Amino acid sequence: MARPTIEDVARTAQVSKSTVSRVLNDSSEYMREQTRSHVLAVIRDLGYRPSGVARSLTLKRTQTIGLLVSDISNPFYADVILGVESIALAHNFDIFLCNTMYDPQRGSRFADSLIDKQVDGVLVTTTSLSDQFVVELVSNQIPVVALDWTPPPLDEKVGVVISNFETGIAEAANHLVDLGHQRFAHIGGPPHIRTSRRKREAFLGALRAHGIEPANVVVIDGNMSFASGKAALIELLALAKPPTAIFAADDLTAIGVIGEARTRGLQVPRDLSVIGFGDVPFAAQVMPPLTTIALPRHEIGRIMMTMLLDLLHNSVNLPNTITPMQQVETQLFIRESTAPVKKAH
Amino acid sequence: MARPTIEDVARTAQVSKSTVSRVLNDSSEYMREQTRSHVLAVIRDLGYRPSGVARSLTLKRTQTIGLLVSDISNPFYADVILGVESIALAHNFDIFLCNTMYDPQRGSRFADSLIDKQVDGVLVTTTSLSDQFVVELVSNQIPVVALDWTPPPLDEKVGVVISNFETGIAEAANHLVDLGHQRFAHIGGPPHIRTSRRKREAFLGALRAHGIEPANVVVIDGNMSFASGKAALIELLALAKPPTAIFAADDLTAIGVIGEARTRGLQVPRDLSVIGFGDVPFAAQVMPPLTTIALPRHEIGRIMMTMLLDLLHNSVNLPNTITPMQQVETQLFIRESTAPVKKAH
DNA sequence: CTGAAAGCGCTAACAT
DNA sequence: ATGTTAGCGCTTTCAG
Repeated sequence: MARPTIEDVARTAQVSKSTVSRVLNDSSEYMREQTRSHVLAVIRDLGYRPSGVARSLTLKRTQTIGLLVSDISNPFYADVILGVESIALAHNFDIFLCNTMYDPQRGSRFADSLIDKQVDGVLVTTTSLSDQFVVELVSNQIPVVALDWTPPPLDEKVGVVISNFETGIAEAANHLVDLGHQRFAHIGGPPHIRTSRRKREAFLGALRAHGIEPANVVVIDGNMSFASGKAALIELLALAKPPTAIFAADDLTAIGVIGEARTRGLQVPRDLSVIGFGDVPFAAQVMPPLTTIALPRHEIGRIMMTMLLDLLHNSVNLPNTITPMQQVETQLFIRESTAPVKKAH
Repeated sequence: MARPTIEDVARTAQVSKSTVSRVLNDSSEYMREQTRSHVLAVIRDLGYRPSGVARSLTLKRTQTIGLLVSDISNPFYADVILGVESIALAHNFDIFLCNTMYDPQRGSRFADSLIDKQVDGVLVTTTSLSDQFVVELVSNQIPVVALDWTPPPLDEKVGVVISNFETGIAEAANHLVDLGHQRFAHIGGPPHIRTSRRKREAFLGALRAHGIEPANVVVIDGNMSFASGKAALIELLALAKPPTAIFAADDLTAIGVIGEARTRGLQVPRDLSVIGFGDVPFAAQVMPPLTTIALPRHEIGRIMMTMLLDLLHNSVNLPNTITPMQQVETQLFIRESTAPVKKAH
């Protein structure tokens, strides 16, 4: 037989739907204990479960958020998701996971879906090509908090958390320079991704502070994967004067570089220093353990969700002329994939 | 101003709601092209988006499924999720990701949530302690397809996909025996997990076929993580006669073992052979590349979702006396973490 | 302290 | 070819 409704409960308990609704939401404490417990009993007997859908329709609230990530198989996101989850669950929110795979097409498709499903808000940890779908979301009254994204001036309910790449990357550059390196390469993320550009600029900028001209550092576009690290290294080794130090925009890429180096007979860090970005759990497990720039992934998730909750709570439009913003720091973890440059012989 | 409703569209287009609804669902092709395009225009002008919630309420269908995984940070699941997604998206289903962290509490909490949200079906890739929440789901008319779970006899709409651990694990055992090993250890997953037990039995069984008594192989319970691999190895090395070959129920564990071995001055595979399970992408990147048992993760995801779709489609109860079941195979990938046993000196 | 009734936004007969 | 109407299951004034 079909799922019982509130009506069924009301009828068999000989009360009105309102009463049932009241015991469900413990609103109006004023109720005969007898009534309450009787209704409760009936609910249990019938195995009644309120319909979230109906509830959402009347309440105009779904207790659900959307979470956009670029690539769920990148361990970076796993922790962010965990962070989001930790605070979402505590507030009884469920999560629609949307995995864009760096594809704007998929991004809009998900945005559409989230709008249709009427999520209460969305978290965007991926900013591909266009801001289009973020705009689409907010213009449909859906609060958004985005990671590493500077919102256009005309905002509705949006918040942002910004990672301070610059300091961590500067530490990395300094470290490499201190080690005596002079020939550098950078393997970036997909170039249309905002953060790829920011990381590159940060690295080139830090190097220039040491007198190394951007024109002299080789930059290759990768795509945040083992494969792209391998491919990039092959390309770099073909150069007349290959770099002695590589900064990859992503740990996966860095690990790919290390692996490829080994298969080509190069030893990291003796022959080549490499620094990653992200400090994913594996970074410490590979051989040699990866020197990398850490981001507080879990915290990022928590902050984002918390910020969203704030946005949701202040639904009584406070003057949102200023968009909430929070910054998280990055930090270099020196392990064993970097070493002094080999003496030229 | 608030989100426009179908009513608004109808009014400003001077037609009835039904008409609008019709153009939305291109049902009834019989409609004056003029009407259709006019309505479409109004829809565009108003920026109207149908409410998925209202739609779900009347249709009793949410176009949403739940996906239960044990640990989203385990790369094993990333691919399964991708597989599920690939076919879910094509059929316009969205996914509620539920990350149980091997915690039955969280499991039931999610089950409740999924029931309330009225998902159309759920995929369970995690079977912790009790089958309780699977039962809860199906008894609420929600179709379930589960991974590596033998359903109780009295089923509603459930499907299962079973991984044939046995063959892959037997290959692994044979491989180790061929290499001359005689002292074995197994580091399992959480013991209350069904699959942990199955893997252990498979390993012990395969070994016994070679005359090695189960009593002689050390079994340690782990929890599918680097840390548990490290801890287990420490324990094993404290033994009077430490094993020379270890089969870990999970790649993360195996990688943890290798890492710990290195920090304790042991060389893998010279001093110790280790085999993992899962063949996660990292397995091939660590040093030495991990010999491991592969599962068709992506395919598992696809099969599960496909099966669910079938269940959903045959909502006109076919005699579901037999529950759909499909088996996937496992296979040993020999890489470099296994080698002939060292000669005793 | 509890009930009646309206309404949330949409679809699906059933008219016309 | 299009309009009318009756729900879908719940919450929430407003009465009593």
